[in-house]
Formats: sequence, C-alpha cells, structure tokens
Amino acid sequence: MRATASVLHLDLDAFFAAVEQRDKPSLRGKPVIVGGTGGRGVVSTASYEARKYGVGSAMSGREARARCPHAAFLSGRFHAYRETSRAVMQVLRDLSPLVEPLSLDEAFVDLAAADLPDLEVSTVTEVGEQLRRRVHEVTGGLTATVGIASSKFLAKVASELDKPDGMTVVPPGTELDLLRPMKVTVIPGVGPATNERLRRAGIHTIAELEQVSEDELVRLLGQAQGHGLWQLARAQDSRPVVAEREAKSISVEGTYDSDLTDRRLMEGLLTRQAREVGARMRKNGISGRTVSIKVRLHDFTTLSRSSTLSSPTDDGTTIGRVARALLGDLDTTGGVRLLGVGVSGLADWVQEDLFGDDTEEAEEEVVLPEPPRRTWPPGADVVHDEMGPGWVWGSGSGVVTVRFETAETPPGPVRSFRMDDPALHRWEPPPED
DNA sequence: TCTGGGGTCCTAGGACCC
DNA sequence: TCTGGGGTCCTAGGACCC
Repeated sequence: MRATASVLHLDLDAFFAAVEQRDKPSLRGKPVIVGGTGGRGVVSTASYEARKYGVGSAMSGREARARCPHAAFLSGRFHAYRETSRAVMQVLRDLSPLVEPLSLDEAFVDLAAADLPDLEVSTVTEVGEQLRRRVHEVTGGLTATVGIASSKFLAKVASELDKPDGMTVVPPGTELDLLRPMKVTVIPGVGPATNERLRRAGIHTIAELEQVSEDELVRLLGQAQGHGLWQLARAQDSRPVVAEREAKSISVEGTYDSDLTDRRLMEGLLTRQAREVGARMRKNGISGRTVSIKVRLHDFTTLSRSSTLSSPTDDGTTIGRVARALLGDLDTTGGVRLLGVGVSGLADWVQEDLFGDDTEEAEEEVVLPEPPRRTWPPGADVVHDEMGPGWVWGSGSGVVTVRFETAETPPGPVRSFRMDDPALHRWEPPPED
C-alpha cells in the first residue's frame, strides 16, 4: 500500500455489448447479449438493458433466452473488440508508461510513473475524469468506470462501486473504513469455494476476516491463499503494476453441441487443435516442452493428461501426435463434451526449424471424416456412431439408413437406425479457423 | 442437452538428487 | 542396519479471473 492514491484501475462497461451497440445503431438502448448462441454456449457480456432482466456473464444461453427472449443474441466479433481495446490501451500508455492489461477490457495504470505535478486526491481525480473522457472519444462513445487508490486491490474494489460510467477515488488512510463492511466476496480470489469455507467458519465480512489470525487462515485455506487474504483484510497490498508479462501457456479447446463417442473423430479434432496451437506458437516466436490435453466428459468431469518432451516444440504435427497418445490413456465411453490441447513450459526461443520449411509430415496426418454429401435433415446428413462417420443413405418411417464410409474407405457397411437412436450422433463440423 | 474459452496460480504426491 | 531433509521437476486436479 502506498501513501498516495496512485494506482488506477479502468474497466470498460459491458465491453463486447457496447462495441456492438456502437457499430450497429439499431441495437442502442436495447438488450444485447454477446455469447450464448450455440447449443451449449454461455453469455460472455450482457448490455445493461439485458442485465435488467437478470441476464449476466457465464449464464447459459438457454437461461438467458428464457429471461430475455427479445434480446439480440450475437456470437461476437473479436477482431473489433481487440481493435477497440488496443486504442484504449494506447490512451492509457499516453498517460503513463506503466500499464498492465488484465484482459481486453481492463487494465491497471501506475500514476506514480506518469508525468503529473503531484499525486494529491484532487489531481488524480481530475486525471481520472480526463481519462474517461478521452476513452469515450477514441472508442466512439464507449464508457469506462475508474477506481483510483493506494494499491491494486483497492483500485479494483473502487472501480466496482460506481458502474457504469463512474469513478471512485479512495483517499489514502480511508482504505479500511471502506473495506470493513464489505463482503469477503469483493476480494479478487474469493470465489464460490473459498466463500463457502469462510462462511462455515462464520466469516462473512472483511471486518470479520480481519479478526482471524494468520495461522487460522492458513489452516483453513492453505499457505498462499491464507497468507494473501490475511494481508488483504488489512489493506496490505504491495504488488507492483507490471507492464509486460509473458505468456505461460497456449491452448485451444472446444465444446461440442452433442457428446462425442467416436475416437477417430476425437483424434481428428485434437489433430486440428494441435495444428492451431502450433501456428499460434510460431506466430509468437515461442515453443514449449509440455503438451497437455483436456477432456470434459458428458457428466462434466474434467480430466487432463500431460507429457513433457525432452526439447521444446512449436510443431503442430508433434503436438498432435503427443495429444492423440495422451487421449489413448483415457476412457471416454460415456461421451465427451469438450476436447482441448495446450502447450506450456514455454521458452521464447525456438529449438529448430527457425527458418526451415514448415511443411508437415504427411504420414502423421489423421484423416478427418468426409464433409456432407447429401442433405437430410438440413444440416445433419453426415453422422457418426462408434463405427466412425457415415452419411445418410435413405430415410423413412422413422428409420434412417446410414452408410459408414469415407472417400478413403469405400464401400462401407450399411446400417439402419431409428431416427431417435442415441447411438447416432450428428456430425459437428469443426469451427472455422 | 444447465455449466464457453483462454488463461493464471496453487496444492500435493512421487521421482530423483545431494 | 534407527530414520533425514531439502530442492527441483513432473503430473493431475482444482479454484479463480475476465
């Protein structure tokens, strides 16, 4: 904690939804929900008009639709969000060289590194208001909420107090007066699980947390979190604003509208994800040694497996080969809703092939199931079961006849299914790159 | 058909080394 | 041949954040 209110936290209000309303005037003043469009999607951002109906982040699309059926549901234009975010971050860097982005819509700014006459409350208040006006200008009308205080913790807490389009400055010396009546859930890092543990120990507010000894908190929550919360309950936070932080992992994952049971299909999807991870690594000039997969089963149980290579790689083919081998250890008979591939243990150098050709080795390729050849029913003509992918040969009287073949393996066997047979799954094409 | 995607950090146990 | 301890790496899982 500093003696001056020199840490600024800026939060763009309902960011994704606000960009959509900016770019499409017909959406202004109306409920807009970004995310939650797919069969298993969740809400990423709801505009304030939609929040009135109880729609919020991380809510399932199904529930959001039930609460606010007349909202505009959008899948998101991340390029536009990234571009707008860049403009905002540049405004912050014009104010101070020490800017720490937390996400596309949030950042800390160290005002002690800015060129200001002093750090009095009146001065930083004016700086904050100017900053909010400037953000409004460069974004074409987006609003931001700002918190300014003597530490990251307090600045972030402060920026939550006057949303949207507001600002809160916490004068040095008043931090504990502000914190003590608040619930422990305002502390970043206290989520549902930690809150429940604290609640069982009779701790609801920060004032109550402050009464608990450090030993007791460590016993309750473990060394790192116990010690951390003991400090935050006293407004003790000396974490610096750090401008550049290097990525520690890169991953790609996907949730599928219906559960996967076909191992060949899973291997094909992992292969595709591995290629995407490799491409992103090369683009960023990094490589890594530990390849991980993530598998979420039908019942939401989440498994992970990883393998550490003797030397770093950025090669999608290698990553894919390891990923498929890791999948081989897992029992996926109940069905899989999510698959993911990641690489960690990153180094900012590349071991080999720095300028070499990047053609992939053909013998490592896994053949993806064939694309649709006929249409029945609309959008669902290519299907698969545990035998692999197939396509609909004919249908009638509630029965579907499927040929299990691909261009590589004709002619395949023909089987008939009832239309509602749970063994028959719609083939979900992998997302576009 | 409750429960996204891309991350970070922490814990805990076992291997292995000194 | 009584049991030792620390440090690092690896793996799996969990909590949390936006």
